[in-house]
Amino acid sequence: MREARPMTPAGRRIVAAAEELFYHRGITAVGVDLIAEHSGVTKRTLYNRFGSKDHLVAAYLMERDQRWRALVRAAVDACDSPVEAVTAPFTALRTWSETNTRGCAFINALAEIPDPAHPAHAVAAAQKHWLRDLFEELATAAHRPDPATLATRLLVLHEGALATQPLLPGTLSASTDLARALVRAG
Amino acid sequence: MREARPMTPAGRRIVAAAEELFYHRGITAVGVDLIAEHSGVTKRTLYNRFGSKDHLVAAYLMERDQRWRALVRAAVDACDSPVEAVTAPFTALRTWSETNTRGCAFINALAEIPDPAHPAHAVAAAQKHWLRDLFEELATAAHRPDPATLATRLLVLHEGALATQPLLPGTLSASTDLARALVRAG
DNA sequence: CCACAGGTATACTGATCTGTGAACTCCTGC
DNA sequence: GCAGGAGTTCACAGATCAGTATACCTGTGG
Repeated sequence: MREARPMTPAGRRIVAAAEELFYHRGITAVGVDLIAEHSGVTKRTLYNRFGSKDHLVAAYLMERDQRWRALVRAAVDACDSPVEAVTAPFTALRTWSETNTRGCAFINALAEIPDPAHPAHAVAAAQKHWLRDLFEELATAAHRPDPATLATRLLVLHEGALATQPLLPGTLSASTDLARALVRAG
Repeated sequence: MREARPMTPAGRRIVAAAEELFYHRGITAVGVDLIAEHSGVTKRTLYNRFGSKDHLVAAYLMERDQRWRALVRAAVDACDSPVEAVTAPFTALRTWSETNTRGCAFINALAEIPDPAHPAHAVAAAQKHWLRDLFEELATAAHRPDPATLATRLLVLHEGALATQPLLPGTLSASTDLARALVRAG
């Protein structure tokens, strides 16, 4: 991902507007004209920065991914014990859900983008694998038996709560409780 | 939902084409012209049948819901014991996933439709509540303690597997295993 | 001094979008 | 024999879509 090149001020405003609009209204439903307007930028500038709408979508997802990972890392670091740290992503998810009530941006994006070659697919896959690997790493550090299986189970619980959140409030508590029980049981 | 009115042959072909196209390419990305063309029907007929694209989307989701419920009921009926029946939706999901590899059509639809007043929202919400209630009913019949909590936990596992399925193959097995363990532990 | 990068402003293409109007055919039930 | 529902054909409206063209302004670094 060559998107690590330094962002110009206009580029940052474009991504910020894209985050707001894509997440809340859907990717296909939001046109580049609207994003340009909301970020106070010309459409020409948008295309000079990102080249195409597809690449802007990828940049939008990467930006979200970075924010989410930082939140999870902070939650992990705030834990007192290694066992408690294993379920830290669930407490991060609670905070995250307060301001992100439209489910998982990555799953939502893939729902709109069938083409596996689209740059968004790689970003979404990387995000899920990162979380699964983090669970396994934390489970290993807490000396849980069979950390690989535990990690996959925690991921399913996590994604289940995230995906159903807009439809069924209360699933987050249920999945967090179960996750803690699983980790404690070892 | 007044959609129970008898479907004309053209109406059925339209919904069939809509299912194929909406699920695989996304709702916003598929125009009514394309659906009319794929179902060998005039756009005029489509609007005479369904009134608007929004109502066609609702009809598409209802059709899927019916097929899904029938599959689950068959899986429940095929079980030998009440305990086994509690996790029957997970075996139904395995069958379902073989031909539906793009995740949950309802969650995908809500990802594209922000407006809670859209008829699709009610259909999606009804589907999830039906499954949660079914889990609770089956858990009660199998004399599991605290069937309400168990039902919510099973639902989260189910939705987690369904949502991550396009991205992480293998989560279905993991969630099924855990679901069976939870029910057995009782 | 000037080249260059970031950005603005505006107009444009060609395609596609949802939805409507009006006139027509065909079949079935009363 | 005829009323009415189902479906067709074709034209149309008005908006929006992604992306490009051209010309211009402005600050900064060599």
